[in-house]
Amino acid sequence: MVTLEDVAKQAGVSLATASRVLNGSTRQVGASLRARVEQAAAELGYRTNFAAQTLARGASKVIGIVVHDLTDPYFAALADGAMRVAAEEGLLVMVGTTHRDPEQEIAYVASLNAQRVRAVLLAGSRVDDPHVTGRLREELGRYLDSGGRVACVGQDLLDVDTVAPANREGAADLARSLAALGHTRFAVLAGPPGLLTAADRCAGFTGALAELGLPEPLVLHGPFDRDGGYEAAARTGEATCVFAVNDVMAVGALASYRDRGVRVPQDVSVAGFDDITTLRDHVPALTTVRLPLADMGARALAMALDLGEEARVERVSGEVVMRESVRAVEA
Amino acid sequence: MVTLEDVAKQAGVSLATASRVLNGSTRQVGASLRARVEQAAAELGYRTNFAAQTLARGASKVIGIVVHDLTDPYFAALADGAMRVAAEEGLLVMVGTTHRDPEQEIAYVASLNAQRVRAVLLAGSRVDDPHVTGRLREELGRYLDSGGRVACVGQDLLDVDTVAPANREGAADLARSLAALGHTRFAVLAGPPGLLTAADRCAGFTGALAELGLPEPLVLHGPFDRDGGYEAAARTGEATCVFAVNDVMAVGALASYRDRGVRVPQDVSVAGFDDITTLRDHVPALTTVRLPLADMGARALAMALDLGEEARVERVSGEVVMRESVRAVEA
DNA sequence: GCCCTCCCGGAAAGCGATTTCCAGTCTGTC
DNA sequence: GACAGACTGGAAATCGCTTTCCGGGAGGGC
Repeated sequence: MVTLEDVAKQAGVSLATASRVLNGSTRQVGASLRARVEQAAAELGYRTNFAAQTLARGASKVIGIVVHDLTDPYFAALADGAMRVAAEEGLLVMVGTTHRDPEQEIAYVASLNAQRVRAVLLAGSRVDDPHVTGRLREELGRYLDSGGRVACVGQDLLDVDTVAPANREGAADLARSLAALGHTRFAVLAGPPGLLTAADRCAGFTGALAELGLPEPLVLHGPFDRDGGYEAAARTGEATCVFAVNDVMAVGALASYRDRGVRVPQDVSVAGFDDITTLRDHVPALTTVRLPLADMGARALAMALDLGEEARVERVSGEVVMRESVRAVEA
Repeated sequence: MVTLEDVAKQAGVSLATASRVLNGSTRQVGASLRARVEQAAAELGYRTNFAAQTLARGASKVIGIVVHDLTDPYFAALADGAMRVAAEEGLLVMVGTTHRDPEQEIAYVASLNAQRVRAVLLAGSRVDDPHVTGRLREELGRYLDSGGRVACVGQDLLDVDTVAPANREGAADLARSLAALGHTRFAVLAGPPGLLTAADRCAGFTGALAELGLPEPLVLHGPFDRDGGYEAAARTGEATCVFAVNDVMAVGALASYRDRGVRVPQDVSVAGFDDITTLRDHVPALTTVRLPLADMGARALAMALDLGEEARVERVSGEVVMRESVRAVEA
């Protein structure tokens, strides 16, 4: 391994000078020495040892992103957005996938802290469990105390910079749009009871129906993924309109109906939430609430990077997108 | 920031003892001291500084994965498979996305080298450009010389451990299956001319047709992504059967036909390659060549981690999966 | 009872950078 | 021509941890 010392020796300069030339500094180095150092570095194929640099500088060029599942287009889009701004800032990205295990999430924060990463981005819904949340906050606190930066996409309950999608309002808007088509018997594929994103969307939807004086929807719990949607869709009974609290569940529901010969939208209308990119080519096209996912990832990271004392919360609103998976109730 | 020294002081032991207790070592530490150290660490909330550890040990607990695009299900699946084995081994993962820019790929390898990561996984097709490949090899050589491990998913032309999908053979099998349905006028959505994965699949397909004495297919070049497939599909002319060299292009092609009122499979048959998971719910179901993507990612990383002198090449064969997007030619 | 081993704890030398001082050289001004 | 001030180069301390080496105490075999 060729070290800075080797380069300095080869160039006939001191370690300090070599460091200033190759790894930047506020100080200037004369043109001739600079050239000698650069040439020596090129000849020997020198590469900075980031670990040493991080140790000496006390700050690294790495950020961390923690997501539930990279193969879920929702998280892929968030991560992609964040990675774009990381690349612009010349930062490297560590990605951790928790597969929805909160313990894993805590473990990742600890690891990222140990890496002294510059910022941590927590994507993915919080769960409604004070004990888990408490331990996560504790771990984050340790990291924040040592100068770390944290941003979160989702619920605002960690006292850190947060990009918070308007889950309640988006779901309520959707409910009103669907009710306007004449539907009265609704079902909600509501995901797991403890998952806050799921709960908020379900509550927003249900609340809006109540305000309109419509009957309560049938609320069906289940996993937050495609298969969860598939299974829950088998239990929607007499409902004429089904709201899945995220798109991947909605896609599962559509598959379920297709397999059972239930026509969408003729027999039942279906809507989702998120507007993941894979919907673009889905048949039938899914009605949903669009969130600017890549943007949200990018903004969250930008907030974390942009120093500032206060924990800020940026609300992101969703936009109802009507597509062919819903239709008006026959008169 | 609480350091190991703080812990040692609080526990009334030496730095060496504290290190042995908290960060592992071949040496034993007596039970009473061990307990004192552990308690002190817990009280102070000590977290190992990985940068310091990496520097001292000369080896890190991080691996790097370089992909083209995380939002592409193909790469997401590969990365997910690799991340699973990384998690099992207690390794952290750095992910770099190049967005198909070979310069970026080289830059990432350099950065990962600087990080002294334990292994690097290069996913994504090589390009047919000796200059770029040469520079990448040079950078990889530097990394390998300093004890790094590299594995590659794709073409075997970097002299490193490689998981090589049987692109030619898979495409040839597919061609034979499609020809058996009576098709004679084929088109290939062939992706960019210089991309080896695309070129191999196209060559395998074309070669098999030639062996069968069938006319040459219409070869249409374009980008390797969904939109590339969409656009190229507009130019397939009289072909009754279209092979897109990957699934995302095939999905784009299906969208193009749908938008133009061309029925699949009645008017034209369409097939892809990879069997990405999002196909599961696609309508019409796409005929394709299945690759075990997550497995491939996992095996590539396993190879890289499993020490050994020789660069091994593991061939992975694809399996033709016939689905409703193709049908026999009317008699 | 003695000697040899084995074990465990601690002191100290790295790992490869950064950065603070200090010293020497130039410039420019009066 | 002398002196302040601005730059540039280098020596050395430092970042936090690992690990070698050394020393002392305990245990076992004869």
